[in-house]
Amino acid sequence: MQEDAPRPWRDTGDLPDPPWRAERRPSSRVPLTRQAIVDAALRVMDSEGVDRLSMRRLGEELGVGAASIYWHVRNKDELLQLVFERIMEEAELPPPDPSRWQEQLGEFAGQMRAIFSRHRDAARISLGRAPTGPVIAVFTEWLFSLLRPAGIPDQVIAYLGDLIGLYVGAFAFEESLRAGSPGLQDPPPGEFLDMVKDYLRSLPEDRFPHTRQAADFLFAGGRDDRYAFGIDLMIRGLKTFADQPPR
Amino acid sequence: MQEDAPRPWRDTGDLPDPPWRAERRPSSRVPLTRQAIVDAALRVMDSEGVDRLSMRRLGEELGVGAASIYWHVRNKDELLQLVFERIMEEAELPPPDPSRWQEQLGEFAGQMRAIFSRHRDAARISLGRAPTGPVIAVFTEWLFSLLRPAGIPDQVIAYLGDLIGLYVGAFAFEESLRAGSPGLQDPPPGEFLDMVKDYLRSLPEDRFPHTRQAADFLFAGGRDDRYAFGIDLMIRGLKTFADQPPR
DNA sequence: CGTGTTGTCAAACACTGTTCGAGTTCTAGA
DNA sequence: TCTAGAACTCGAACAGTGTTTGACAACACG
Repeated sequence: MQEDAPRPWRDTGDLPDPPWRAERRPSSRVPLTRQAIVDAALRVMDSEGVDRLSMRRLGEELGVGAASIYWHVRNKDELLQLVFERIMEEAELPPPDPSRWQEQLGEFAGQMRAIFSRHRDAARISLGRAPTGPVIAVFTEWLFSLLRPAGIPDQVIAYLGDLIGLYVGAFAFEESLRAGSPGLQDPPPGEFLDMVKDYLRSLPEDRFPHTRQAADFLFAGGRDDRYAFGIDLMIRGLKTFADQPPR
Repeated sequence: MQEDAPRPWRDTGDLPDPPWRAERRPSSRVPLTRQAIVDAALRVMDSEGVDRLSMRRLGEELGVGAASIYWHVRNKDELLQLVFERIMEEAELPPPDPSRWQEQLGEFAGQMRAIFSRHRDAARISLGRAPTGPVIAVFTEWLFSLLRPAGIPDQVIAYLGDLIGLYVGAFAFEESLRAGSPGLQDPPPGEFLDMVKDYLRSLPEDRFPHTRQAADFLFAGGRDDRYAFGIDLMIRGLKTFADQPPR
């Protein structure tokens, strides 16, 4: 714990961009910059959804032709990567306190979830992506300084970072899929669930004794509970690593 | 039909048409059914990838116009749901043996992974989908009869089913994203990883002491190891539920 | 002044999922 | 056997998509 360094964890402003993502031309001031493009893209995505975020729509938002964007950005995928990293920067990591690693890990997961629900379709662009900019360095450092003193092996921490990202992203992805296509299933969601539940209860008792009884459990609990369960299960698993005899 | 009446000259029913006047629809073609459509879709998806599975391509595979498919299937999404359930049916569950629940759970996860790697892009259509047919009943029953005797609470089992599906799907999803877009990143994957690793090592030592040391761990291990880690972590977490005092 | 570099953009390309209306083939009933 | 309607097919069209190209303008520097 450094007491005199007030630098927040998320402040990455003075870190250099990695070489593979330097701006093609660091010109001084121009109306159209990567910064402005990413801003606009995020704006469109948050207000109209990622499905409506086309290069033409983005050009319109910027008062510019669609083709112009391609001078600043290699292709749409690179643009989405930039938007993704911008979003990840919103995470505010508290100073790591290893004695409270379980709570802090839970809070971190909660914060990730909050970010994804703040930006409606962020999850749709998150899967298969990992931050490659300064953000990944900050996250990694935070995770290691939280879990290493807790006695968790390095390799486990490393894998865990991936795993949490995957879980958080996938969970939010599913959510945004369901929300994003209203009226896709004919019956409204609740009614549909009831139909499935009835189906499960109507199964032959001799071959599906457990399922009939467990139908209620299957559909119990809200999204938040399910999310928390996944995180909790991971933390419980992690604890078994921490409790390991030293060495 | 009169069998003994002299056949009129114009009755050529049993003669084959000359090639220049062949029937537009050769009788050899299978009739268009949902079954056949799903088969063809899976065939195209496995051999050319889901990106190339367009309605036009599918029509071509079936020797049929794209529009015809819409008579049998509401839209592409419904078609993909059918393909997904077909794939899920490939899982073969061993008779549950609660005394070996940890191994069997691991084997189940392995089998899911095998299915997803057998069908290259299956994961791309799996997220946000759950089987709604008989498959879900079989899976549920298997899981409960495996874990209930092990002392794991019903609600935990119920959530776990979801969680495993999410994890397996998401993991395979990421994999197929990476494999599906070759040459999307300019440097080949390995080289790109090296660049990231170098970047992490070049960070200022005072602010990123752990990250610099842990760079190797971050990129160590293959996909299989990472997958197994996630499953292992879940099982470890589950065990803490099983070891719970009986009430 | 000329000569590049930086930046913009309309038009075009090759796609996509889906709809429509017209046309065909099949089938059951009178 | 004849016929009305259901079952089924399909070319053309629609409104989109990401991306490329080549022409054109603004600006910098020697």
